[in-house]
This record gives sequence, structure tokens and C-alpha cells, in this order.
Amino acid sequence: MLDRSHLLVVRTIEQQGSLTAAARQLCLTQSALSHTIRKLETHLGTAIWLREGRQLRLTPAGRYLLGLANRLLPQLEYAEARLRQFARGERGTLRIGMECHPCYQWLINVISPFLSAWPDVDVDVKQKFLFGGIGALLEHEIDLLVTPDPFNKAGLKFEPVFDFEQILVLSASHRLAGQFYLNAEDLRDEVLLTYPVSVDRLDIYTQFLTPAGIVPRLHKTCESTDVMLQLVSSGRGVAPFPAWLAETYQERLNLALVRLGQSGIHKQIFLGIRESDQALDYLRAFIDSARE
Amino acid sequence: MLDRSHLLVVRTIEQQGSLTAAARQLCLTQSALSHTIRKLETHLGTAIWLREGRQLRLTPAGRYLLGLANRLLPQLEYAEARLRQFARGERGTLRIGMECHPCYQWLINVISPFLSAWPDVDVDVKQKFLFGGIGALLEHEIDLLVTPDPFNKAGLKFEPVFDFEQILVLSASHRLAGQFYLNAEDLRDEVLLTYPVSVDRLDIYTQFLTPAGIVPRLHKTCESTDVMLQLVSSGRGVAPFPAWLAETYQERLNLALVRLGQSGIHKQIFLGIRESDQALDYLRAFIDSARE
DNA sequence: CGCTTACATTACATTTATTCATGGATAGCC
DNA sequence: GGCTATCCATGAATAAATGTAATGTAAGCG
Repeated sequence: MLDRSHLLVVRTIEQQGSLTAAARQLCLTQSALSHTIRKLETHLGTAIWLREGRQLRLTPAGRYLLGLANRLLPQLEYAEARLRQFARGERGTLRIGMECHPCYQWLINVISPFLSAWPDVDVDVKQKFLFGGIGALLEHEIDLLVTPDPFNKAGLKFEPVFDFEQILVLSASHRLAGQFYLNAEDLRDEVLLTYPVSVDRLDIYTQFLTPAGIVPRLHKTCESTDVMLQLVSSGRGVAPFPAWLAETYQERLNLALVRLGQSGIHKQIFLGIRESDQALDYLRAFIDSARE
Repeated sequence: MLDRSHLLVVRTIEQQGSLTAAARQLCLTQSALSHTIRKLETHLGTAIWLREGRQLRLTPAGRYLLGLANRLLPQLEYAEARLRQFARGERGTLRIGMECHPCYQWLINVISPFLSAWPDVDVDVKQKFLFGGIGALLEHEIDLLVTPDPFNKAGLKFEPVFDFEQILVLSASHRLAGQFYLNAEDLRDEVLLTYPVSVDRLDIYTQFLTPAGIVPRLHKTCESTDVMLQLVSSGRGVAPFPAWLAETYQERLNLALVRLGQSGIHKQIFLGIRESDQALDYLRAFIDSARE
């Protein structure tokens, strides 16, 4: 099998100009190298060097091999350096899973200082999971889950990092815009806009509409935050949103923010990790910086 | 040292899904592989697989290694296939050196059928040599030399492949255009155009002007065949050329071709190779097809 | 011509890889 | 829940590879 060591031999002999010098550089005896190159040639079935007097000169096959060596060896050397970074915990990959649509905006703010602080950690964000966020975490499809729904399961650990209130966003000219808070009945004749997730994962249903037995006039879904808020702004519907996110759009789109229920819907964002990853310092650092 | 075999192990375990299956595929015992991976991890100083129950799962470092394996292993496998071609004499590199400027046109015609007949031989044409064409051949800088000057030296072999007459190209309206042949004196007042090579390698000097003690009014050089013949066509000078090459331009540029001396300058193109390469079938084939 | 340098070869030593035999752990199955 | 098949780990024994020392042979150089 054509091996890394063979490529190294070809490169070193060419670099040093002689087998003896190459042997010195490789910390081997001249004899050992002589054995090695003979075996390589026997194995490949073709001459790699021409013995001309006391010179070794590459054959065409040898020149090809040299080219290969010059191409592949640096890649292997780079890979080793990188693996040393892994070994020292400097290098890693943080695959983040999102189970919370609007959190994307928040995540961006957390990721960007993290990227500066940990230049050798690659960050990857995923949003679709075959078996849900928890499944993705357990299956090692992701390393960190951003979710409003912690799920206490052996081997996983969740930490709250962010409290917020879920409010309803309305056009400023909407008839309900002036209210201090809304009751479920107020939404009976409204068009409700949400991200396209199942109803049992929408707090406005589970904590507000469903308990009161109310169904809105129409429920539409929309993938994009911007588009959804544009629709709200133009009076085409109302949408539940985290207050902090809605506020960033409020001025620009002329929106009104109204509490859902007398005491409001209060939520938390959790970061979930595998217990076995607790020791990873860059993961720890990410969670700490997310908590601010 | 991170070795090819390690990459193969990483790839195979991932492909087969288990260490036992991978061992089967690699024709090893499960134990051997277990030892191997442990040693690899010890050496790298970082875990590559997580042992979860009876499953092996890649760590981030392991995933990196897998990526490396998927990138490098195919290259090594391709290289081995190619080296087998070298071993069977199917694959080679033919580096051709040219010591004869106008022959370039002729060479193109020989090379193109050769490339079709020997799809696995790479052809490379060089024109500049530190120690001349013969030196380049001896130094293995090239494998084949196209030259009008054979040089009998031990270890080299020259074969004539092509006879031609060197004539003088003139504008059709030139005062000498009608002559059947020219004497050296006729060039005393002419501008002589040649390729930029030393005078002792120009036959028009060595075989024509110098013996008669004549020097042309002006000697200009030009790299390109096309430009040189354009200059001739516009009456800016006269140029020595192989007849066969001048003929291909004659009509288009309205040129006249006149013999140099009563019996003309007759030349041959030789192909030179190293004797040690005589057995290479693709080299043999090239020379045979060049002889037509 | 003889000295130095360079690669090859032989016989032997050492290191490394592999196997064999065995044990512990886990997932699936009655 | 206990049985069983499967999977990975381990330690000692063994096979294979890689390496060394010593020596040989040939080429360049003064």
C-alpha cells in the first residue's frame, strides 16, 4: 500500500539530493532507506529512481510520486496540527440546533462575539431535525439545543439563559392597539400569524387560546420574521412574538405591542447540552456568554 | 505519525458502522483494530470515538479525520492506479525539447495523432535549456530532443526523421524574387531576419554567408514565425526558412522562395533520445510516427 | 592510484502489528 | 428478569515489519 512514509521518502531524497543525506534527515541509517526504497519499487512494480553512478534520479513514475508527495504531505501535516488543537481543546465544532424560530435573531448576537473569542471553533446552526431537538442532541446531530421547552432526560442538561415575555404584535392602528392587555376572546375575529410549527408548540394556543376555548378567525403561517411583521404592520393579522424582538421592529413598522392576558405569558429560553460535553470549555464559554 | 492506514480505519469503521464489521472488511481481527484505534487515539492525544454502550461514535476530532480520509484516500487510490499504468508501460510523460525554432509547426502535426494513440502519455514541450538541448537530454530535463544538430555522445542516440531544404523567403515584389538561386553577395544589402539564436547556429551564416565572407546590411531577430513572415511580406527583410514551412505561408502572404546557393542548403531534423530509454514503447512509437 | 563518498547487500536485532484467548458490557428476546 | 448474541477491550504470545551493523561495490576526484 502506498503510504505516507513512502511519500515522505520520495520528497526527502529529492530535497536532500541523496539517499544518505535523506537518511540523516529522517533519523535512519542509509541502509534502512535503501531497503525501504527497494521494497517500495518492488511493491509498485516500477522503478522510481534511476541509479546513475552514485546518483539517484527520478523516473517519470518517480516524478509523479514526487508531485503527489508535495500535494498530500502538507495536507497531512496541516491535519496533524489541527488535531493537536483538538487535543488541547482549542479546536472544536459547535453545532447548534434551534427549536425556537424568533431566537435566531438573539442567537446571532451571541454567536458573533463567540466567534471572535474562539477563532478555532467552527459554529454550525441547524433548524430541521428528524426526531426533534432532543433527539438531535441525543443522536449527536447537534451539540447544543436552543429551545423554550427543556426536557429533563438522563444524559442531558438544560440551563435557562434568557427570560422574556411573549406579547402580541398589532398594527398601531389596530382596534386593540390601545389595550393594556388582551383576553382570549379579543382574538376570536382576528387573523393569527405564526411560524409554521404545530399548534401544541405555540404558547399562544397552549397558554392562552386553548384554555379559554377560543379559536381565531384564521390561522396563517409564515417562515420569515420580516415578512410576518410586514403583514402585521399592514393590518393583515396579529402575531405573537417575544417582546424584545418585537421592540426592535416597533418604530420602523409602526407596531403596537400588547400583553397576552392580565399577567402576560412569560417564557424562558434554555440551552441544552449532553452531560458528557459539560467539560468542553468552548461549550461552557458559549453558554456563559449567552447568559450575559 | 498520522498514516494512510489510520484514515482507512476511520473511513471503514464509519462505513461499516461497527469496529467488528470494519475488521472483517479490512481482513483483520476485531482485536487488531481495537488495538489500532486505541494506539491512534493515544498518539493523537485526543479521543476519536466515543464508546457509547456497544457503539462507536465519532468525536468532533473524529469527524474531522473522517473528512480528511474522504478527501485524501481517493487521491491515494487514484495515484496507485496510475502507478500501475506506469508499471505496465501504459503511462508516461514525454518531455520534448526543441532546438529548432521553425520545427514547432512540424511538431504539432506529429504530436496530435500521437496524443490520440497514447491517451495516457502526457506530452510536454520545452524550448529553453540551461545547458543546451544535449545537456537537457543528459540531465533528464527532457526525454526527446528535436534538433538539426545531432551530437554523437555515449548514452545518446539520434535518428533523422525529416529532410528539408533551407531556402530564403522574400517578398514577391523583391528585386531578387525571380532568381533561381542566390549567391552570398546578393544579401550584402539586405536586412536579414532570423529567430533569436546565436549566429553559429544559423545555417545561413555557417553554410552560406560566412564561407563567402559576407555580412548582411542588418540582422534583426524575431521570436514569432508569423510576425517574421509578415515583415518579409511587407518588404522589410528576408528570412531563411525550411521550404516546407515557407510554402504553407507562400500564397497567403505573397512570398517568393529562393534557393540559397547553386545546390541549396539541405538539412535534416534529428530526434535524440537517451539510449536507456530506447525500450520505452511510447517513445519508440513517437519516433516512428515522426518518421512517417 | 588511492581516497572519499554513495548506494547495495547480508545477517541479525528490535520494534511494531497482529492474533488468540478471554472478559465485561449492552441491547434484544423470550 | 434472565438468557443470549453481539460488541468492544485487554494481556500475553507470536508473526511481521522495520531497523542496524558490518561489509561490499562502484563512481568521482585530486
